Amino acid sequence: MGLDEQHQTTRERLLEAAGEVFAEKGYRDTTVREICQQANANVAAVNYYFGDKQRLYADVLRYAHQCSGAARQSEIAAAERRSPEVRLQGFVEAFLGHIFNEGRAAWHGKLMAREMMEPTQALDALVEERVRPMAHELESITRELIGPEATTEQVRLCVVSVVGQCLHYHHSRPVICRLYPELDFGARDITVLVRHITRFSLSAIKSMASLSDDADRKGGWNEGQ
Amino acid sequence: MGLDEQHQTTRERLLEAAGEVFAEKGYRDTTVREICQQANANVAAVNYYFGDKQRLYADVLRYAHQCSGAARQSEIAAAERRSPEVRLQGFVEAFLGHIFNEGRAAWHGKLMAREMMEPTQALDALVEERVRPMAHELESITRELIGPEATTEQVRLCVVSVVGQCLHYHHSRPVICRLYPELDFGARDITVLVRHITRFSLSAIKSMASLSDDADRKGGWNEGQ
DNA sequence: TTGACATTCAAACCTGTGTTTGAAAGTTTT
DNA sequence: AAAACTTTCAAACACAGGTTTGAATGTCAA
Repeated sequence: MGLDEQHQTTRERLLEAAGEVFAEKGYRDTTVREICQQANANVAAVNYYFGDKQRLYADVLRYAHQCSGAARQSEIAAAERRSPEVRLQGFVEAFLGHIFNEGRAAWHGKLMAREMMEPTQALDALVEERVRPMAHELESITRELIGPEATTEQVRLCVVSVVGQCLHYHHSRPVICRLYPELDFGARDITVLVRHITRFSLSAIKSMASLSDDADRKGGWNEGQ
Repeated sequence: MGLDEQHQTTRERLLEAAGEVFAEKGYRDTTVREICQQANANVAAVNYYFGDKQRLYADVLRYAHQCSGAARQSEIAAAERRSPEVRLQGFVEAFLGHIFNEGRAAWHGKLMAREMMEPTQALDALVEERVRPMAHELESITRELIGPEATTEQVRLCVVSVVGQCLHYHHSRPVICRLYPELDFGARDITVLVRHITRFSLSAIKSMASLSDDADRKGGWNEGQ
């Protein structure tokens, strides 16, 4: 089976290398040559095994999703029996883990974050297959926290606010590192961040219920308030 | 004065075109040819008037800052006499305005947002000269809202949370458009967004005071709480 | 008016990137 | 063992993007 192993080795080496570099640099800034160098393969190998760079990227997205798929199923199942508070913390923790963790399991989160900043042809499918389910989960949590008077717009704005906080640590990391170096968290240090974002968001979301009945009718707080 | 006008016209046309395209596409995805096309100038004009693309970019950043500079001074001065609530709203409104507005005055905000996602050599200076003063303003607001027991870490985490919400609408716009089309705001529609982010953030920040004394000591809420 | 200087221009240059090509080498099938 | 198929490889190709070059044109100063 020497042939088969050799066959899998080059293709798999390319997948591995590409997963890592795409996750780190995004599609645009990743060169085929760099992937091949890291995979110890000839530059034409990408075309031989995957057809072109774009299809390699698509295969990497698929592969990365597989690597993270099993873990997500158990997370979602476990979350359904929890309070919305714990579910929110779980969501934030998983989200940030995908951004800060190292290794194959974290590629998917990083690739998604990258794709959001620099969309390729893969964005549409990614939104429908990956982002929307996550958004639904967070919507569910948000509705439960606000209560039955929650409007769709409220829920969605809150979802975006929670996700925006998390993604900010990915998208603007070079700035945050310069501005507040102590906020440059590694994978082992995200508990502080998880706690903050969860708490910040919980307070805000829970206040939506009381505000809907009260200050919303009065048009919000004013300077004189 | 035909020479002087013609001289200014080409150079200024380049600055204008570059301001617009850089703000829209960022440094990397902007080509010298596209700038020159829009400016109705020869492709070598960038090198003639600015030396190279990078220096053109640096000049655009400087110019954009001038265009937004006067407006910012009056905003800051006015804000000092206001409550932290109004100041926060003003901050969010200005921030989002810079992202969604059209025209030269908005270049600076867009260029900064772009630079955060895709850092160039200009990032260090930009953080020190532009981002940090804005962060200080938001820190000041946050400290006033939390009160004297506010820790530096708390304040900074809150600053990042507020800014992250705003920037999310810039950085991940293609995703938000697909996920929640009704949240794709134009310049005339940001009042909903300003109100939401302000409210969300105010509630969260104000809850930091009570949480510091209480739940923080108990290690936060648990499932059984 | 001529010379000096400034501006504009098209073409060439250089480098980088993804892809193609065809030969060589390796492996499997007949 | 030969033919068929697969994999690998280096070089070439095609194109994009920033920069350089030198001539032509325009403007200003002597």
